[in-house]
Amino acid sequence: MRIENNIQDAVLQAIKSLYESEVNAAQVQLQNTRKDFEGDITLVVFPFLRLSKKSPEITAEEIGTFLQENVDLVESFNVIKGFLNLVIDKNYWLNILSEVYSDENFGLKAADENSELLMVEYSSPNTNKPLHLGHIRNNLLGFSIAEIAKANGKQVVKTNIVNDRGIHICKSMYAWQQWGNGKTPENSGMKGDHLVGEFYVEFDKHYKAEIAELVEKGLSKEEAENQAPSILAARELLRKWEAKDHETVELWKTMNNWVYEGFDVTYKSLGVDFDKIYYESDTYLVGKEEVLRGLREGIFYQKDDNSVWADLSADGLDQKILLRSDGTSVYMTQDIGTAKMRFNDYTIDKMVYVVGNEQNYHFQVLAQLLDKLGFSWGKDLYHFSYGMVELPSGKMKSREGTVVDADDLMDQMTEVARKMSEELGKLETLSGDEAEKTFRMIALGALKYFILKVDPRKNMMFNPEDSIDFNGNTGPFIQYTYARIQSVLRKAADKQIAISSNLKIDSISEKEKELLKRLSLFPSVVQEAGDNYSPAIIANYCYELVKEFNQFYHDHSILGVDDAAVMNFRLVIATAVGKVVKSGMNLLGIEMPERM
RNA sequence: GCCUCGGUAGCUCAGUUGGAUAGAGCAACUGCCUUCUAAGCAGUAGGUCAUGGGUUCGAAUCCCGUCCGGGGUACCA
Repeated sequence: MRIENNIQDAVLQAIKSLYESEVNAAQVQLQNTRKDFEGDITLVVFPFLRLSKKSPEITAEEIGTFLQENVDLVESFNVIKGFLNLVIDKNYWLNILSEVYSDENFGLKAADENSELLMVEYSSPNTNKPLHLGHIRNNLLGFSIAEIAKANGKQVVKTNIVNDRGIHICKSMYAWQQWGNGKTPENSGMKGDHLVGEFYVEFDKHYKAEIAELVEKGLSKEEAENQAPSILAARELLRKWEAKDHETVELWKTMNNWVYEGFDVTYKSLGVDFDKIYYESDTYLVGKEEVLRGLREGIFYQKDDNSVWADLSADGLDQKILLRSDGTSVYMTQDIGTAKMRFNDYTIDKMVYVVGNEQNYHFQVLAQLLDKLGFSWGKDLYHFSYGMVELPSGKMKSREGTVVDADDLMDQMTEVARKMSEELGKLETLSGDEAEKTFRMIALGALKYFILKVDPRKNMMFNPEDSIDFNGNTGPFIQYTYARIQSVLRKAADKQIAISSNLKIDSISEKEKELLKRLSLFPSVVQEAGDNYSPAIIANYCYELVKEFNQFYHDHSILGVDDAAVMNFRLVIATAVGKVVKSGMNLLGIEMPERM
């Protein structure tokens, strides 16, 4: 049982017996004792002063005495100002250590068929360009949130909605028709998504030039943007596509398949996966039907030009277009259809959309629209809104080619990891393949940790020059600590030292106790990360834990102590830390190397 | 204009439902490898928590104003 609960109950009793008052549990504020003071758990007594009508010191003294007498595990206490510091019996911490050591799934809850089902949508790429750093943040967050939800005992379905149709892909298609000269992944050796992306950039180049030319001739910017030949051609392709024009559809299929092959490689490198993939080309018609149903039922309205709109002004929002005047659908249309199909396919308790904060308004509107269309779950959808990744040069723009490409970045970081290993003279005993795998693991560990340690809601800065770090508060630092632990355990095994969960220790050092306390927090950290959809909480916990371990490792010899019981104790600590770190990092999708 | 999110050390970021002297890493400087992996450990230096008020035993945290920045704002996604 968690000791916090015991103490909380005891404090309630103390208040009752000492001051004849009732307080609710929320007023019992327990926190970890700051390192500068003696004690393990601290009670803040200020909230009780109005009941005791005594000074903070005396109140704390009285409650402390009560707790020491009534709670077995409270060994002693001290009072500093309004803070009551409790010293907990060391056996409590030792028991937790045994538990961590013995429980394969310490801190993790398993789902059963009755568990809440969470569907997490993430990635959701457009098929007109390769993935970049912004997508990496999305993918890592989505994957990690899903894993954390699983660890909290939820059933999870990871899903991806591929935005495979629309004006964006028509732009790449048109550019390829015009200037492609039959270029394919096969005949060019280029990765498919990169090839298609090249033509997206190409389109924009021509489009911009045409606009400039038209403006030169006296058109307004807006007129020029709507009359440039390229954009007219792309729109015509979109119209033909929706009309199922054979040639257009074939080109679309071909180019999308190039992209999918490319994406598969990137997803695999990133280590993310999906249980169910939806394609916008399948869902947009369902959405269209829903919109038309809404129109028939008077939920939406139509303008003279045939465009269909929703009036959300009564809900504090605005007018929203749902079908264009030419009958084609917009982004919102397909999102309605996708939502409907998903809820037909699964019994979803909670739908989570991992999408950037630039679309906050979109999801507010989507929730309202689904609600109006009669879907009871509409209002409950959760938009996991994360911040953008910025570069020192500013915002990334695919059209202008100012992006950090996902594939390139992973390759570059692998190179840095390789160079670093060579300089340090590490991994020389490993085979080429194993070393290569480890370089990759370290590179991905650095990248993933760098991104996931940051509060997801905030924008973050990525400087390609110096964000690639392997020392300090980084993924490789954590991996390194793990590898060190495994090294010690291997040596112990070589020496035929058996490790036992039976801990008989006379005293525990400060550093050891800190580690045990830190380990005991893991279950609540997992839960907090789940409640808040925050991988960053896991990341920061793991960092604190291994930092603590490295201090312990520095100050205490594990295999060099004479006392067998102490050696066993320290081996159990090392094993437990290794397990929890691996478990925590696994929730972030970061692998731990046995050696590095 | 309106809506919304943010501003913590030179840089990148933590900071639990308001709690003790605001913490890490990087960069700079100084120590520690014949001993379990130095991708490590220890130390020095670095702060008006954007700013002005307010709430209270107590505010980086809650409320109001101001300044600065990001995002959104009816036929892009």
